[in-house]
Amino acid sequence: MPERIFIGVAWPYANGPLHMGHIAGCYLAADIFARYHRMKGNDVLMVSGSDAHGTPITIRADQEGVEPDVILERYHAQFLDTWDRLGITFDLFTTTHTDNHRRVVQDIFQRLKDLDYIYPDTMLLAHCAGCTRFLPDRYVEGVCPHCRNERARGDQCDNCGHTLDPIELVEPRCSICGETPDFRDSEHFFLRLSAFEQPLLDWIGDKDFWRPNVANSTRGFLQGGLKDRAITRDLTWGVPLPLDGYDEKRIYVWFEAVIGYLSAAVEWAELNGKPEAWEDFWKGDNARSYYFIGKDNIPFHSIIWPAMIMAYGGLNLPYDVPANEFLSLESRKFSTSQNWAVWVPDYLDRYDPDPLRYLLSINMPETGDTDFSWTEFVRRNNDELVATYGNLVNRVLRFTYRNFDGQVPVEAAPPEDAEAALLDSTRQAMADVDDCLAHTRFRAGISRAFALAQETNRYLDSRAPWQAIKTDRADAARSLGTAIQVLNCLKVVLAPYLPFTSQKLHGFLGFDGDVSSEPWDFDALVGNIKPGAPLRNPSALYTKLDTVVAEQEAEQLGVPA
RNA sequence: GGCGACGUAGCUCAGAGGCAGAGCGGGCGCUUCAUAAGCGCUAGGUCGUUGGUUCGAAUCCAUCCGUCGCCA
Repeated sequence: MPERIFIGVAWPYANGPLHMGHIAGCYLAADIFARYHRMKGNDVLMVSGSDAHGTPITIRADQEGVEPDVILERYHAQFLDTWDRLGITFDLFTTTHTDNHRRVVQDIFQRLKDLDYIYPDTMLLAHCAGCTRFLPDRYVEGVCPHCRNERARGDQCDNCGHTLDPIELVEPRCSICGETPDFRDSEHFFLRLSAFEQPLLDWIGDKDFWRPNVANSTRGFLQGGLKDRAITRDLTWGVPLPLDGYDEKRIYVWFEAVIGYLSAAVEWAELNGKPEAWEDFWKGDNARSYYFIGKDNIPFHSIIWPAMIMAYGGLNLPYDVPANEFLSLESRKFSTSQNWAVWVPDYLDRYDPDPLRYLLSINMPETGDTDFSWTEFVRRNNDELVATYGNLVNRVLRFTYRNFDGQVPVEAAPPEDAEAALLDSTRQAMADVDDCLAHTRFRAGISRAFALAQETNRYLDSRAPWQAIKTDRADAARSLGTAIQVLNCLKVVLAPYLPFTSQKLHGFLGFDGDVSSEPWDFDALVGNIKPGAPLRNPSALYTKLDTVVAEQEAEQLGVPA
């Protein structure tokens, strides 16, 4: 029976383009995992969407003098285009600004309130008389009480890094109109997180297969004790409360956005004409939920969202939260404001998707932060992708195509130890990559696949079909035929990582159809290579990049856009 | 300030008590089917610092230095 794999991926704020840090943080890993499970014959539902609410979007909208949904639609469209070009295969990438999402959020809010897991209380908030409204934390500016920086914001001081409460600011002022806000009581709703401290500790107790960084930081967070948190704000952009008399309030984005995982599954089911189908992925032992996120998001997915699911009842808790650490860029952290970033749409305008997928796979920040540099990108492309793998494909297929009438060689000499060893190794590599992917060890998986490519290069050198063909055509037929069988397996194990070039190789090997429909099965794949079957004239899978590319790209970093 | 990580070869990173590793780059050689690609051999490191535990520490503990993140 196929397993049901639900894959939730972090929801990007729709207030700017995606950079490579986002891809390395969660999207690539999630996609590799989804593609792998689909090839294994499991049912996969991978969802995410644009986070439409939250102050970053309203701030950007204010800056541009447009409504927030203009910003949302612009970047949401760009995200969809990016996924398409980079090969990130969501089953649904929606937004949190849909009627469906609002209904699901309001249902959860209402039920948790009925169960007394959500309760009203008052809190002191900044109110601006000039704007006649309560101010989001970020909209209050003033002098930082720690470092005396005069331009500290109500949520944080950018100068000294302290996080702040607006009421701590000296000489607070409204960042919109400049008036001095007063602080007044406002009624808000709170999530009773404190009730879930022990249930969460019990739940996480047996998660010994979680990545250490995720498990440790979750336990640390829980040991610090859980406090109830406000889940509403005085805003007009966001999901309204399902209650009368709260028209000026909205459900706070951290509570509402994670519900997107559920609402997206519901939306997906409706779009597919099977309104109940989401339950297959959310209920029962045969369904497992994975949440791919960056490490900054860990507590929301290992604590808050599980607490909300526990409170609601009847839905599956996360099975695993394989959070990645961070990617740095030329040894510095990504910074949108300083334009210290490689924007994914820009990358895709200039280069192919698979080289980036390769680099971010082999250097994925799985266990610790890793670094992206353009020098490294060019080097890995030229010395590993092109030289080891692309060249292996090219040397085998081109030589075969020219010398064996464009067909899989026939009348090969009987296999000997060398062939048995290489094919055994191929079978083992398929099992190893399988195991790595099943356990979200993406870097180890692609390394293993490339080790097989190297081994195949060694095999070819030992058999030297370019020599053999002069005296013993059957000998050359044997070694090339064997190498082709290995390529047929490599295209499969690499397909989750390098889907575009695997598809191309699939075609070179004479097959039509989608490489992702190929079986992850050594014997079946070997059996599919039939002597005399037509091959197609191969072209290069990857192209070498000039090293000046690295210099030129690096020079553009940090230049104001 | 509190918490959590990270620091290993020129570069990017594995390893987590038992002889310091891989890929790439460097040097030497072989090869020529292939995108000057492939294969073999080789050099190189006091495993950030200082102490401690241990028969034995890159690994465990403490300290300091540096980097990063989260929280206040």
